[in-house]
Amino acid sequence: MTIAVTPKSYRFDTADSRLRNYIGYNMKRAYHEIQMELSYELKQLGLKISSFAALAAIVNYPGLKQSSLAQALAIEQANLVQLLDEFEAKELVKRERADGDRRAYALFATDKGKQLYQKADNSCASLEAEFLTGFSADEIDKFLAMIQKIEHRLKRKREQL
Amino acid sequence: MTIAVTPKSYRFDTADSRLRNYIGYNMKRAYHEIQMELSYELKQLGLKISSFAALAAIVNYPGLKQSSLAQALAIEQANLVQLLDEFEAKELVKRERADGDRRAYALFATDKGKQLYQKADNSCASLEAEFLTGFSADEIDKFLAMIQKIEHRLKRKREQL
DNA sequence: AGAAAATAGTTATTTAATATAATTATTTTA
DNA sequence: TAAAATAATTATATTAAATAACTATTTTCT
Repeated sequence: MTIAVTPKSYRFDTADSRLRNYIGYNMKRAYHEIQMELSYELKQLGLKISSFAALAAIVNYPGLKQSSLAQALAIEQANLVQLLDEFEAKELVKRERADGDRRAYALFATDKGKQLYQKADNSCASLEAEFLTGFSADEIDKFLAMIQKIEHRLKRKREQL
Repeated sequence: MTIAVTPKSYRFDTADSRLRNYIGYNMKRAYHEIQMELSYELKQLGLKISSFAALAAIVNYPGLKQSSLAQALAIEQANLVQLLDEFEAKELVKRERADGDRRAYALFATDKGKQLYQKADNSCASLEAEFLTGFSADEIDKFLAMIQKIEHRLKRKREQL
């Protein structure tokens, strides 16, 4: 088992330098930075990262049911309810009875919801473009493939218990 | 501005497929899986991810002060206090008055603390080795360099405000 | 058909992580 | 030496995320 070491010019010798060998730790720290910046930008549109993710799914998958949405985003159904209540209050999304199953709701974004999504998605895309400046499409592809493979392996491991 | 698309055999068409183009979203999802698994393993040693990180820093940087520790881990000093109280109660770490500054404490891991750290670090390392199986040292290096660069850019951006 | 189990959504509650504000003691700055 | 800054602490607030219990409806099983 080898440990990858990457001495980079912009890294200092801080107390966490041992932890910096871990992908997991670096992921936590990097995601924290993304979160800070993206939260700030989405807040100006009245959204949080979690609500942006939900809105994106609803806009792109019209008729989606709440349970499918929760599963796709790996969040609890229960935590979706008030988020959707807020969306309805702001007239971004409407719940319609799903045909064929009177327990379920089908979710649809309103025009207002679609427009807000477009704005938020633009913010998101330009932030990504900003912090990815200088990386080639190939590097980005490799990075995405690797991170998705890691997620997939761990998910498999957890589910097979 | 190009958007990277990575159709992988283990990805399905779920409601978040639009979000999957974002590095940030994939990072969140992957880190969540790491968190679930690592939390479970560390719990058996009486540690959380945050306390493991603190212990690691204290073991590897004897004499570290609380404020430096908080800064290195990007957490609040205030949230460190009870964590250190617990460490002292379990006799994993001791606070000693720092010489030259009677406001500050220098932190030292006890033998018991060092041993626990070794165990926890082994868990951590073998989990990483497990989910990194099959990737070359070069791929891992590239991945780490890229994720650290992203973090660094965003940190710079945030600090310069 | 009818009972039992599972599912969709909701409500209320809890847990845990993280952030903020105010306080004391000490050190640094001007 | 007075004022400002720093180290640690305490208490509190905010937030995200998980859990449990409930109603209505649908599916499964014999």
